[in-house]
Amino acid sequence: MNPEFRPEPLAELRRTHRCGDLRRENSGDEVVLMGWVHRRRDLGGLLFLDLRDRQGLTQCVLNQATSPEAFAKAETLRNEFVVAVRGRVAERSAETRNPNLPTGDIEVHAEDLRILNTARPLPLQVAEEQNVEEGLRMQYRYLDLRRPVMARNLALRHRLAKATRDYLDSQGFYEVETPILVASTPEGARDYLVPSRTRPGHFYALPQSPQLYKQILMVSGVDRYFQLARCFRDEDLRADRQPEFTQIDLEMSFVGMEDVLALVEGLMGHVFQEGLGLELPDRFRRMSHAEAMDSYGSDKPDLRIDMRLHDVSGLVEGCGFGVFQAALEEGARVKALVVPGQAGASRKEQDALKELAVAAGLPGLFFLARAADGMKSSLMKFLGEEKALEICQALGAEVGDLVVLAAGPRTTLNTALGRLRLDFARRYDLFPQDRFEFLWVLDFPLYSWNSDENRLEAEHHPFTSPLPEDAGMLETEPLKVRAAAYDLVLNGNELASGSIRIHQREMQEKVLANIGLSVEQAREKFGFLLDAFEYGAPPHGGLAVGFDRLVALCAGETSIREVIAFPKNANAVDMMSGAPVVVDSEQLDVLRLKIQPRD
RNA sequence: GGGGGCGUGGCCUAGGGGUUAAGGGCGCCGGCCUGUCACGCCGGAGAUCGCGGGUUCAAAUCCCGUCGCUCCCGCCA
Repeated sequence: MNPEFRPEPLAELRRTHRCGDLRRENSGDEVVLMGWVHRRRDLGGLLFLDLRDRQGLTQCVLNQATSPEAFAKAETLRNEFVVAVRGRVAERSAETRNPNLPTGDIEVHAEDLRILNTARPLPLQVAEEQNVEEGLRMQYRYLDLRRPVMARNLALRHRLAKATRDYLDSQGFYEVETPILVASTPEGARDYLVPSRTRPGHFYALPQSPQLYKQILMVSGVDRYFQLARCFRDEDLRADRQPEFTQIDLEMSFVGMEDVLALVEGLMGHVFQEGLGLELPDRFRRMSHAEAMDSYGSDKPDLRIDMRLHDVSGLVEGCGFGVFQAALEEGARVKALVVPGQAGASRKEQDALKELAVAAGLPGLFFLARAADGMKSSLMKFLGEEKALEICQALGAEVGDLVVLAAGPRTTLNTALGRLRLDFARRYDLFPQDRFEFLWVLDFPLYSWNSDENRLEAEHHPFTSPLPEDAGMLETEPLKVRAAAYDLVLNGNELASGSIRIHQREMQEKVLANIGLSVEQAREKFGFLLDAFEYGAPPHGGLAVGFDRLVALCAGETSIREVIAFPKNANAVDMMSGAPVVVDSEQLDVLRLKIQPRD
């Protein structure tokens, strides 16, 4: 590099356009662009400079013959220097146009070049689409975010957030901020704790969601509330899970379930229209939780593929095959999946599928291939040609398809086959691209059984109202009570989750009692909410959308880290700042905290 | 808490007990080049193969441990 080089001041120079703006219509205009040196092509007396900012690239031309001073400076440029270019827009000749660039019809003939700042050689290259190790990307996130893909993701996130605010505003919602320092509550994920200085030994928690506050806002008469709310959960991470994440949190008064579903359908419609220019159906498909589990083996079915779980217990009953017989006698089921076009799967391929089945938690897997020259199966001697054909017909398996069968107790069989369904779809590349399949899953159970702690727990959360027609069973058969809860599923991802809430103290105490909270404990933990219910709480309900997931799905990214500016790594560490960090003992003293040595 | 994968110049990677093997691409440095757009051509610098230990006559390579990154299960109302 030029050791004697000093950056020049911006001074009076102001940019007139961004690097993605200029088109043929601008030909002849004098413009000033500012940005980063994306790439440089030095041909000798002629030098091309791709100038980049967050929204695009513009080719600038420096000609030694016409602008010797600017040219001389341009020869010292290196990747990611920050420069200002003043020059004239010129239409490119037909042979030199670049059809891959929105600005490819023009170029800027630079008359003046100002180097605003230099850059050291880069630890990761901004201009190359290389698979850089993620830890390095995170450490140098400011460079990573300059990459066009990341700039695009940030822009998309902004547009989706804006569309959300615009739509909810149009529907009469107030955006209200709720506290970040809140009280720890039982149930749910592990809380992040913040020690109190003024009350040593006491702690705030960071909110897992603004649930209680938004319900209180309904009691306050806010009527319709939303927030792009940051939420915190101290649990282990995944590709689609961060310790802090963002929800579109919303709540409405004087509504029933249909009102919330309709509102969210409208919201998604607007957001997809504004963000992606995509038209969504006015109404989303619906499915009961029971059907989702029985037919798709998941409470968040991916409907981009229509492979389904079929119960063939009735068809194989009495066929004499020991594994199936034994299962059916124990009250278990035999279910099947049709894998399209895989009738010819080799023995090796079948073994690979069996391995997937074992990984999914099944003891084994049986095959029935409907080949062009007849049925192929190790079960043929039990089933017989006729029965095998009957099964295929019942499942809609065509010639060329492969039927896989497995036996097991209902819920474990469903879950395992649900996983296999997705494994198969991935293996045979059955997922269509650019398809968005929304689905409402309804009629969730209010409670599920926690066998570790030997008690009921809330399937959704303990403020969810039971369906009125099931409320009578709260004391007698709580596991049969369905909740007024709804999940919005998009391509197999739980995108949003919500419910109509309880708004009466008596009902709330009853529901809490079932999960093992006494009236005293309930009062201690949620007393303010229970009290609020006694001062005129309106019926209300709402939901929360996983905003990071929404953006990731729209961006076609599989990890939400790609749509969060500064995410944490798998160990919840911010690789750029180093957080969490050790603090001075003085800081601990003020909080009256002491770190215990391990073990 | 458990399991899997990965770690080789600044970046992406090849190699997988020895015979001149640390090779390639990008980037970096120097030179040439007036229509390139992943410009091209010529030359150059840069790595004790994450760290520690072990096996061996010999370890980037095999083994154990450890650290880091990553994915999955548990967990995430």
